[in-house]
Amino acid sequence: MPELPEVEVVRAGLEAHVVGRTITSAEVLHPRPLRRHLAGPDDFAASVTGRTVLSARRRGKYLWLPLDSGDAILGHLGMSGQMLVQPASAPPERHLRVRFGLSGGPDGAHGPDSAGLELRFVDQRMFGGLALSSGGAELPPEIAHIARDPMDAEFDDDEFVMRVRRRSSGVKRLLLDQTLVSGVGNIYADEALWLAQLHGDRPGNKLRRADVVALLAGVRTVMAAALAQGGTSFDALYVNVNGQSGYFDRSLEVYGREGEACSRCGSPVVRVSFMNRSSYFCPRCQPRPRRRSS
DNA sequence: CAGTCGCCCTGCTGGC
DNA sequence: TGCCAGCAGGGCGACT
Repeated sequence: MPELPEVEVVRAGLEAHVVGRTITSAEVLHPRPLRRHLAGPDDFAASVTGRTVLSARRRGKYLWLPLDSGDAILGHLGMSGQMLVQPASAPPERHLRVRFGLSGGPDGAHGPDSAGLELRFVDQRMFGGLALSSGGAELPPEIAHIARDPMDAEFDDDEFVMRVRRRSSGVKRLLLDQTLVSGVGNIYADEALWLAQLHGDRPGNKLRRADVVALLAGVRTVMAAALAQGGTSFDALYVNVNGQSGYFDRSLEVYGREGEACSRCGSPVVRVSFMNRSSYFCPRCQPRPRRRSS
């Protein structure tokens, strides 16, 4: 369930606790999360061992750790992935998939556990995964097609508006298209559409420019609120995002609220099936398009 | 090329 | 009580 704000919390945690350390060992406990590393788990482990982590970066929902070899560890949390920094002595998590031994670090010799820390990739459902991106320190070629996110200073608003207005797909589908804008998932898409008072089935090429601008503002509002809350949920050694940021439940206007009153007009929130998932919206504030594009 | 659909995974929940 | 269908869903391969 992690969307951009949750992934950003993980990135910040990695920056604080992993950057500057050297990987002394790597152990892959389940092959599935390494499926994108075609050379296999053993090659992955051998390639990262002995390398130092230079930084922690993110594009959309992808994370990568540039290494001093010029390569990078590329990761995606999928639905249920977590990155944990734990003492090596901590008992293995139930869904522990990959563990990295760490040494050194920003604390130098002062960190009490700096020689006994591990970075752990834990993922119950294994939609996520890790891979070594060859030469991918600056931007892994595997994710070159992923757009910037709307909180990125270099995100191009005008280009986004133009591209959306050239597409005939429903605007919710476009919001979830990571090549147009990254970091938006099913939950925040519904929330942003509610804020902009747009139905997700409205074709992009039938929207006014002002509609798309309002939608982009809605995305930023939702993400900023989630970032503000998620940013407080980690501080110590423990980097953990489990789909819970504190933002969930408390602040969602429509997602997961079928039958509850819309806070703006009082109409009951409606749930419909969408791409084998769910969409939630207010039928009065977000009226369906009059004619479906066909 | 744009658009759409189905699959990958595990665990929890609800209905019978 | 036990079993199974349904649901959660990001991203990508395959198809039209």
